[in-house]
Order: sequence, then structure tokens, then C-alpha cells
Amino acid sequence: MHKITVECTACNNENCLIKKHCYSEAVQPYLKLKNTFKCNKGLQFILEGAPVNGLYFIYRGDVKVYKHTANMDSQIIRFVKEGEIVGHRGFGTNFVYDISASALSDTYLCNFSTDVLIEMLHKEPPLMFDFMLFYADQLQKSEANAKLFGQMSVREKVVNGLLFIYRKFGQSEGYINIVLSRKDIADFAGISIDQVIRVISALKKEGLLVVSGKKLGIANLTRFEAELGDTHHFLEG
DNA sequence: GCATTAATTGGTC
DNA sequence: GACCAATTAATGC
Repeated sequence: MHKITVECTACNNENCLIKKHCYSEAVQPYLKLKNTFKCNKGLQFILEGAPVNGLYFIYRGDVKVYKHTANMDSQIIRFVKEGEIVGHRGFGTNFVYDISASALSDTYLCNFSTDVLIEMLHKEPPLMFDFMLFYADQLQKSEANAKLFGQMSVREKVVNGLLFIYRKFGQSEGYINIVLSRKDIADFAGISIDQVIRVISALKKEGLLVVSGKKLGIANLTRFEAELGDTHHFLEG
């Protein structure tokens, strides 16, 4: 985890809440207290149950956020990409994180400690307001997603999960712009690895999905979406 | 190139 | 649909 320096003004993650407010005079002193460091692929940088150490903003790379379940396996809560926030649920009243987070690719993280961020929010009300909107939005989405997942078939869970990943990360040259292990897809969809593999190979045979090793591509979006039938339960991200 | 891990397939309950 | 075993592919060192 090597520390590096990245100026917010030089960053092009326009969706980052800090970036959005980084030209304001009031936040200047706090931007200097930001810690940016590299996190290699596979490294876990937030451990469920560990003391809260502020918030992380992703400068480059992709991250999975997950919880450990009773059995010893894990449930992926969400995927996080450039400009987005990790660890926000520990912010404020919690003393320990209630989630774990690992880098899916080589990732650069910007960290603000809880104290610094709190002070910054007080000094910059527009930033505070954006944070409030972010939290409200997150809450609404997680409620909507929880309702839907329960009543889906295994096939629908996979289709829905892949569609979500497709929408979030996009697709270029025929393949989705993120490479996930089968296990990660399984943990996200809440099903076993075996099931994921079987659905994926079925979709491949049916010509709905293009598969090349770990890379997956949606062949025909219209047909793929039609798999969800009239329910149209896609996840929000 | 070898060793470890992940992916896949087939079978059983 | 869950669980297990066996084979093959991919990856790290």
C-alpha cells in the first residue's frame, strides 16, 4: 500500500463528491489531509468489524463490498467504481465497519478520516447537502434491491446480476468492462458457484452471452433483457 | 515448469 | 437445488 499524491483538481472523476466541491475556498485545508494510496488487486482494505477509519473514494479501479454470512461464505452487497464511495455506512455513529471491501483490480483509494470529513462537511454546506442526497439514494436503492432478489429464479438472478454489472461498468469490444470471478458473480447473485456456471453456459449455448475465459459479453441486449420476462426487475445501482 | 487455485462437468441424493 | 468428486483450465511463483 504505497502512498501517493493526487490533487483533486487534477482528477477527472467528475462524479466524485469531493471533486465536485474541490474548488471551494473552504475545503482547501482539508484536501491536504487526504491520503491516497495504491491497493493491489485482491487486497482487502476494509475488514468487517474493524474500527472505522473514515471514508474511501475510489480514484482508479474497482472494488467489491461484501458481508460475511453465517456459513463462511460472503454476500456481495455492491460493486464500486471510480469516483464512488466505500465505507460510508461506518461514517458517523458506527465505531466499526459492518462490511468488508476488497480491490477487484489494482485500485487507487483516497481516504479522509472521519474527523476531517466531519469538519469539512460543516465548513462546506453544499458538500453536506450532496452527501445527504447520496445517503438517501443509497437507502432507497438497497431497499428496492432486497425486495426483488428473494422472488427470482436462479436464472433470473444471474441474468439480473449480469445486467446490473453491464449497466454499471459498460461494455466495449463485445465484453463487459470488468472481469469478475464466477465466485464473485455467485456471491453477488446470492447463489452457488455451480449454479452460476450452469446458467452462464446455458446462456452461452443459447447465444445470449459471449464467453471467453472470465470475460463475459452480452450478445444482444434486447434479447437478454427479455429473459426477465414481464417482471422487469432490474437492480438499481 | 511446477504448484496452487479456479472453472467446469457429471453424478447422487 | 445442494453437495461432492473428478477433470481441466488458469494463474502465481
